[in-house]
Amino acid sequence: MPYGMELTGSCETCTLRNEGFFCGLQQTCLKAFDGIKFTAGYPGGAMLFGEGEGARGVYVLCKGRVKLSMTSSEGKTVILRIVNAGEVLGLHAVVSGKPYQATAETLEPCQVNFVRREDFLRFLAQNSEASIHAARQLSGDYQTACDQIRSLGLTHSASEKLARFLLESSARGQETKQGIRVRITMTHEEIGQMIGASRETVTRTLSEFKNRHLLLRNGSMMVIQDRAALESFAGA
Amino acid sequence: MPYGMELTGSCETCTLRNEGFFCGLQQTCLKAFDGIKFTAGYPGGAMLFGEGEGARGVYVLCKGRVKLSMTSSEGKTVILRIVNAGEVLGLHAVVSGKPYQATAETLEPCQVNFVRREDFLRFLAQNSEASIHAARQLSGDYQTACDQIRSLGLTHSASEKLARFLLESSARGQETKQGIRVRITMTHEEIGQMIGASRETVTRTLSEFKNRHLLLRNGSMMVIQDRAALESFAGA
DNA sequence: GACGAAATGTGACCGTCGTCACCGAGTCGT
DNA sequence: ACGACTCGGTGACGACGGTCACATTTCGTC
Repeated sequence: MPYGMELTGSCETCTLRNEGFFCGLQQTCLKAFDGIKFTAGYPGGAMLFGEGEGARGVYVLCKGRVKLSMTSSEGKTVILRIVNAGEVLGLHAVVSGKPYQATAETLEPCQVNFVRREDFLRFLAQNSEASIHAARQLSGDYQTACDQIRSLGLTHSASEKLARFLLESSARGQETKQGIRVRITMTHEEIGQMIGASRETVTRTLSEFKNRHLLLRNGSMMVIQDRAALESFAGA
Repeated sequence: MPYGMELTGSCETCTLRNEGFFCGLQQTCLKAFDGIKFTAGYPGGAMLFGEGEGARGVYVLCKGRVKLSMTSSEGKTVILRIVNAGEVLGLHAVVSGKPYQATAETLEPCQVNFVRREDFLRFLAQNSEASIHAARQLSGDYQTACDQIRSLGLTHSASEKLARFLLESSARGQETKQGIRVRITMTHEEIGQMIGASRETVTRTLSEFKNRHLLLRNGSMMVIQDRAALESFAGA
């Protein structure tokens, strides 16, 4: 079994299905999708597509997480977002016919449904339900992009940006009596690439937060002790 | 005649029509659109919708230009983009059901077709052609947003960002023997808000470019003399 | 458990650009 | 023509954070 997981062949009988996008399609629509998709498994660290490549098709992420990033000619990198299972990758490029804007790289073993561009466009044209789902996905991506523009463009200090990032991450955490527990699987380097700061600044600012008793850390676990204080750091 | 222009009542017979989005729909589709839209004229400086407001509906821009911006609680502003005739505003909010992400403000007298959210969603569901157009518009918006993220996140120097901005603007200009002539209708303040720099920095950097004979200016006209040098400023 | 690689922590330095302060030029309205 | 605006231009200053350099810890692999 490659990459330690079994591939699910048909979307109709798939147990991975979650809401939020193509998985939620009706039977007939799902059947049509089943007919044009190619299911594949990838190891962690694999590149699904690279920035600037011509749009081959869309990648529907069934399982795993994928990093979407852009790189400058000098080697600097911005992480657009971490894509979770249930989302579609490469939709913009396929719809607009332009090259992929970003590079997609798996963070862990992933199951992916690939659909070729022509097949996908035909599918959209024939299934208005799918078109709406596509629009919804695009809309969500745009919202995320806007949030990032806001973060990059409207903040002065690195602490502000980091506080924002932590608060957003905390949505995935769980409440405990000490505070909100979240597992942060990203390195300081990667966090820096998300918020537009250097690795050292992330390290320093995190230490500062720890010293002020805003959070606790051991390993990749983080406990947000004082959410209110963090929010005031994030800007009124 | 309000705001010095005559409103065009029907999309079917509209002479403003240009390609790139809803205008390019087929007759039947266009007719359906005609049935649910409300045409209105706005003066310059009018606010179509504000950041954070619940999504009432979409605004199709027939004529004129609109500024899309986001503002922080401290009063700092980022301009997302300048929207030209033929594009749709508020699509993301309507599709996703979330509040408007940005504020839309007319820069000059505009003609706008408004469609209420429920009507528009029904229209999309019943016209797969329209859904595709919507997806295309969303896709374009996303691309623009990504470009801005790249500009804000991957550049160190203000000159780099400004050079990028000028090169993009030059696409709208015309070739002359002295160079590329473009009319820049934005103030330095606004340019700063687009590229993430202060007004003073924009002024200073423009002067620097002028001193280095990269460009000439008188009033709002700008002549890019040395495109190659500007490109090297914009990063390899 | 041992080793190398990657990730983290921390100090010092210094450039860029934001901020403040002010002035001149152009524009608008009455 | 006059004041009141906005816009543009310029100097001085200082903070923030990027960069370099190195120590230390953690992690994965053999």
